[in-house]
Amino acid sequence: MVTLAEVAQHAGVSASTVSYVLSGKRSISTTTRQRVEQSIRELGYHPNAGARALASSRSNIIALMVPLRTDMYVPVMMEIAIAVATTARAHGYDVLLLTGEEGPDAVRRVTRSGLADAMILMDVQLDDERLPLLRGAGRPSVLIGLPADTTGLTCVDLDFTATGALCVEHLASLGHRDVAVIGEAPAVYERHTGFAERTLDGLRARSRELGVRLLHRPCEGGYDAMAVTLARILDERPGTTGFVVQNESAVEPLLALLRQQGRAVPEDVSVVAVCPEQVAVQASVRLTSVAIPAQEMGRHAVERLVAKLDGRGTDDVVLLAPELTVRASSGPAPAAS
Amino acid sequence: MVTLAEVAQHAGVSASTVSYVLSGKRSISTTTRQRVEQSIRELGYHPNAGARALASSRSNIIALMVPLRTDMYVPVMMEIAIAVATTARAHGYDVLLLTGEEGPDAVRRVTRSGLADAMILMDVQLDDERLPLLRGAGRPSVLIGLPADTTGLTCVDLDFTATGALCVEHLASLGHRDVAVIGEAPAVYERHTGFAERTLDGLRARSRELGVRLLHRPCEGGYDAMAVTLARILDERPGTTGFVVQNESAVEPLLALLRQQGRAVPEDVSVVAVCPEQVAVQASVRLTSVAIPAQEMGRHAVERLVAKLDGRGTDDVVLLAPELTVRASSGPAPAAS
DNA sequence: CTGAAAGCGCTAACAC
DNA sequence: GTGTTAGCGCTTTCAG
Repeated sequence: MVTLAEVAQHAGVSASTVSYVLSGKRSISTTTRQRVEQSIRELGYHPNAGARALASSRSNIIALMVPLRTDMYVPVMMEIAIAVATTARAHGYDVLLLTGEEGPDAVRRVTRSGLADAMILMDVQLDDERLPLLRGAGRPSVLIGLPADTTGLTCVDLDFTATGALCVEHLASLGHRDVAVIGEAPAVYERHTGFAERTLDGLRARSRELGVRLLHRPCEGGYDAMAVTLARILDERPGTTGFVVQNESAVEPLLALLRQQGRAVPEDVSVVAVCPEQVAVQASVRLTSVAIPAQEMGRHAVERLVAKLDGRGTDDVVLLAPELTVRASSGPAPAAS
Repeated sequence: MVTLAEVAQHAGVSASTVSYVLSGKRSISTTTRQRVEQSIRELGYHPNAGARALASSRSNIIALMVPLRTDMYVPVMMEIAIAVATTARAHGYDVLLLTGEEGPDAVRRVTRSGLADAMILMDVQLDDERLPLLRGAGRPSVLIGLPADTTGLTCVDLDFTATGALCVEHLASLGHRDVAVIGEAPAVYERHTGFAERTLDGLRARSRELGVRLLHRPCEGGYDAMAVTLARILDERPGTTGFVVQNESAVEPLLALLRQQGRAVPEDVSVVAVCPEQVAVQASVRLTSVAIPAQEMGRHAVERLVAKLDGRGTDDVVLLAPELTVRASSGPAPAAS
């Protein structure tokens, strides 16, 4: 194993000089720097992570806690995770992958042991048991998601309330007056993950303002569940011409069922989805949708964290503005029959 | 921050005693152990990761390198990653998440810096540029996937050759004589990721033995691509009654198109998929399938790695035996017309 | 069964 | 602009 001391010797300088060349924390003459860099390259030197962490009390590691449970849409989580890892590397940090399994203990373990300098939490519950620990951890953290009480916390999330509003606005502007919301699985609401409720809030408030009748039904994914849900909706509100879907695994079943019933999209009914771009584009009907900006969320989270670690940055909530892209699944409401 | 020294003082013993209580590397009297454990709990002590790594030259971290690219089926990767993280924790290891972005450099960086004790690589190419580095790294590693040359490497993967064979066997036993294979996107074959080719090898060899006519067509995901591919297949081999699909994003489009053309599944045509259980179960027709055992692969990989780190364990290739589950998408071939 | 003490490789004062 | 050196908190001989 190549050590800093060996590099120093090879370059004919002292250990501290090598250290400072690496950190740039004091000015080094060009010639010295080049000799040192040359030695580093020749010897294939990489600073020892443990020693560095011990001496500087900074591990240059960011912990990312992902939910163990996979009833959230997995590709989104993965996309966020990859964006986090990539952005972190760009700032000189590595990423430690923690699953929700350990629960709050993981927070304690990681912060107390100095394994990570900071953490990012995904899938935050409204009343998350990890939050008190974070506030008292003495280490920066960023939540992806929005808990009920955000005091002392930094959060990044899509503005789901605005997202809901945007969806009805779009449908209303096309003349739809009866809109049904295909929600997440009941379990998601029971967990109080927040985002589902917030979308609903946005949908409801805007519907009221615009005079749209709104019907909300949670829905497990899959064909069978969707069939039941759709039947109930059309039974209760036969005049429904607009659908808002916030459950990726219900999207394709819904489209198939509508087709099967002879309801053309978008001629007879319009569908707006809240989902990742990829899902919207690959669906059997290209979907008008509000994208879930997974990459952006991951990137944002890391950047705020790095800012905090550098002593800049503040505690606050960043809600990314939703963007609705019109595709082939939405159109003017059919003339009332 | 609570240190080992503080624990020692609190318990009225020496630092080394505390250390040995923690590691169990020498016998401690029950009373001493209990006093120490009590102090640890009272003070909320967690050993400093950096110091421990420095002193023991073991970080207790396993690096997991996931592909940056996401044209592989993402949920499978995520499932593997989570299984890796969970299993690793059960053995006292944490997981460092590396993306393919850095490429071979990441291998060098992580091993040379002692950041991780070992690595797991996903999405291995047949001729992967990271392999030479791994062989000379002096640190254990496990590949999930199978490169061309496995000497000096440990690999875990599904036995895709056997998987291919199993699929034709099933269809042949039901009387199907003309089978079409909907393959992965052309890019996957061009990258030589191995698994796609191996499935094909298995399919071909077994088809020959069983007198099944096989037609293979790569296919991008999505409805449009699938429509084109299906048309070509049926044009070329109108008598096709069996389909093997190895591209999750082609599954649903295929089913929809067959339905649309009035070909009933499984009465007119049978479909066998190579895909995660979840996809098979949630499809519009419950699919007869060979599952991709993501969890098992992740768990296996970690366990082999831990064995190596403990000085047990050898270099070898573990191919998990495929299991075909019969569901609603396959049935007897229709009588020849 | 327990203690004392020498590092592990690096950072960051403190000197010059 | 560079060198010297005292730790960082832990593991692990070496003693007893």
